[in-house]
Amino acid sequence: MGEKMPDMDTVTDDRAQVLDAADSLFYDHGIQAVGMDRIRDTARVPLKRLYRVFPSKAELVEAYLRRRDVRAREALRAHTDRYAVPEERVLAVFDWLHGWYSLPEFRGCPFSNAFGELGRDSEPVARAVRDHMTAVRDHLYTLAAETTAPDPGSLARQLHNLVAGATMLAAIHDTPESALHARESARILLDALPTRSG
Amino acid sequence: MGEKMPDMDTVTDDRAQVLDAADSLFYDHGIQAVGMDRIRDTARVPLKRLYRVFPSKAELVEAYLRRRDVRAREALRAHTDRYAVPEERVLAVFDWLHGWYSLPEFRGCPFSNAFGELGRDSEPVARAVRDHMTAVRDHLYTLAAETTAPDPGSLARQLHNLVAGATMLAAIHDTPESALHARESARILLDALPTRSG
DNA sequence: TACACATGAGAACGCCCGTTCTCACACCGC
DNA sequence: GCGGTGTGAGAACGGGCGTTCTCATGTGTA
Repeated sequence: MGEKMPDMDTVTDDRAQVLDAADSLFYDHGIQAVGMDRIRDTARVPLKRLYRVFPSKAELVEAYLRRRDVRAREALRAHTDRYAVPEERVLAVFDWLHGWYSLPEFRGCPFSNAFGELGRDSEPVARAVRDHMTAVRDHLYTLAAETTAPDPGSLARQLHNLVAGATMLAAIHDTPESALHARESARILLDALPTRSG
Repeated sequence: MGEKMPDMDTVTDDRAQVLDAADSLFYDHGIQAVGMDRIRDTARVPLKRLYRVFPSKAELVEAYLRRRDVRAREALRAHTDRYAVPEERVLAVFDWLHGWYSLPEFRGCPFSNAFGELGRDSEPVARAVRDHMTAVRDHLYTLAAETTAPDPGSLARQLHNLVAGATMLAAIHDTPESALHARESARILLDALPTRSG
């Protein structure tokens, strides 16, 4: 009876505050490099509450990745949806990437970063990363299916190769130009498709 | 005078033995996950000798990356050099990748793995990774320059995007098929080049 | 045999970090 | 005012790991 239910809004506020802190710290410095103490300091939430909301660092890491996944795909979709012509919608992916790589806070793909750090020992992390990659590929598939591509699945995977490679190289060389080269590749792939009248 | 010079051959033998052990352990389990004790056990070399040959783990990591770089480029070059026709030499890159991804011990690109783990805090690691990527791009440039590409540098960067992306996705999805899609993309890029007679 | 010296095996040190515990304190219904 | 309960701040614990140290042992030389 005496059950002390904490205020629901307080709990969700805490979750958001902790996730916000973890997000910027994990993405900026890497997951292993950021301790729970640092997250507590940034979120300005006592350790005890932190552990009540996320019972372990592993769950916090997973929540970080899941939220990144949702937000990244929302942002990408919002950008591609600004165009109507199928080929333009495909190319818009690479414009969006170029904008992302150009942000001063760009630190590479949070999913491949996490995979390189933890994917080998943490199955939940590996699964979250795979889920994200599959979801991105699915989005590319819907874009490819709008074109005249005879095999949209194949086109989607080719586009995904370009996206993944450009992101990797942009991170390593710290320059957004790989997005331009990937865009040029995509344009050539699109030009090679059968014509709509054909 | 009493200087006790250890046998030169012994030293180089030790180096090779330690590097061999570190190589398979680092690539298989990640760098942070492998301690010096484990390397000592695998190399069957006492800690003291290990530290005499590599004064710190950081130097061992760098040597690991440098040797991987040399060997990977040697292997790739050996494979592309089996072909004479410029277009075939380019496509051979992706055949080689497919063979690599198909090895049971394939664990992704050791350089992007190391970059994700340590690239943010270790400038030597970041530099070794960038050097490797630049060297690969240079190799792709020589292949691109043999074709009719009007801008070999641009073609090389587009090919590099494909290589990096295919390797990343092969690691995450644990399947070599991304090499096939990257090869198909490369073929389309080559087909789009001006004809030799033109 | 006796000494000097390098070696091997592993303990020890120092630090970091995820997680839990301590304890003084503030708030609640009576 | 008062007992009880949850809270905040930080200490403490346990384990891992890079690096160094200890010390018994082995070897070569007189």
